[in-house]
Amino acid sequence: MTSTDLKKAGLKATMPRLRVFQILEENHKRHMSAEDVYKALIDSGEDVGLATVYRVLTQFEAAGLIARHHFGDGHSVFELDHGGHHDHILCVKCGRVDEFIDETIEQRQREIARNAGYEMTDHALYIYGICNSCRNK
Amino acid sequence: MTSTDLKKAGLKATMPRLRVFQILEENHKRHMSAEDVYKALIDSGEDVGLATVYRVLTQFEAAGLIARHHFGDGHSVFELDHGGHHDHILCVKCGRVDEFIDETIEQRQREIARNAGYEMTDHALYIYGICNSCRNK
DNA sequence: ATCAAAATGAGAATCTTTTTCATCTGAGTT
DNA sequence: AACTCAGATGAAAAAGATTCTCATTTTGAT
Ligand SMILES: [Mn+2]
Ligand SMILES: [Mn+2]
Ligand SMILES: [Zn+2]
Ligand SMILES: [Zn+2]
Repeated sequence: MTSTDLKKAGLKATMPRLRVFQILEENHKRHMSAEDVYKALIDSGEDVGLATVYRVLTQFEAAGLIARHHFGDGHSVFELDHGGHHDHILCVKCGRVDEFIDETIEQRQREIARNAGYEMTDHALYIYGICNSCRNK
Repeated sequence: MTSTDLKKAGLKATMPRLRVFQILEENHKRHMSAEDVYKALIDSGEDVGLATVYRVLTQFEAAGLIARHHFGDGHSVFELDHGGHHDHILCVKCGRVDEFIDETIEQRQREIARNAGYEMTDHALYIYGICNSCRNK
């Protein structure tokens, strides 16, 4: 992420924007909440406001730089849009998150949308379960 | 829904519980938020607290009487568990909601969970798009 | 009718996210 | 390098959904 990339997205290259993007790149966690990003920023000695983190994440999402997900625990999580679309499988015990993409499902979804008269814009699929390690203890 | 049904679920047969269930049965909207249910109750002349509506809906969910969904606009919606599991397709313009069930997808999900080492407990699939009538105007 | 346990209503509290607003900064212009 | 100002920021307040607290009421069994 460079100043030029931000300008391309119509955003000024400001310190908070560069740093938020860096934090996501550093991959502390693959999926980070706004609070996670904020804390990482503070820990790194940066002086940003939480409101700015929310604003910047929303702008990055609008610009297609990151994806937002709702894992079901009441807050949004974000991840760099590396590798494009995929879905998630979550452990309800330990919070572990795995990713997958299934072309059969992707295609059926398109068909279902078409049959229902919709022009599909997006979709979200979450599988919840108990992961291997949680099951064996 | 009778007092007996509630007792079977380990819940005392109270007025708020009976009335909340009735509201859902009356099918004002197929998918109602806690606030929706609360307003319907007030309109019907009942004197209940919003906190009680939230409590009762959560208890009904735990008892398997109703299902809770997260359509993505920041609040939970509930529906009677008639007909069992199904998924949803939503219009991002007008809020219209359609329902569907696809055995191919259901089966692929089970396989994905198994391959990832998870014992699946639940899943949620939301397709977002623009409905026919919103597209033609 | 009596009584303990469970449930309720009102309002406070919590949690996440957004808004407001005075101040500051990025990046063209002189 | 100084000048300008639209756009960006931080702090705090506000908003919106949901949960918690607690004094009071109701239920269901005796
Ligand atoms: Mn992911
Ligand atoms: Mn439904
Ligand atoms: Zn686990
Ligand atoms: Zn529509």
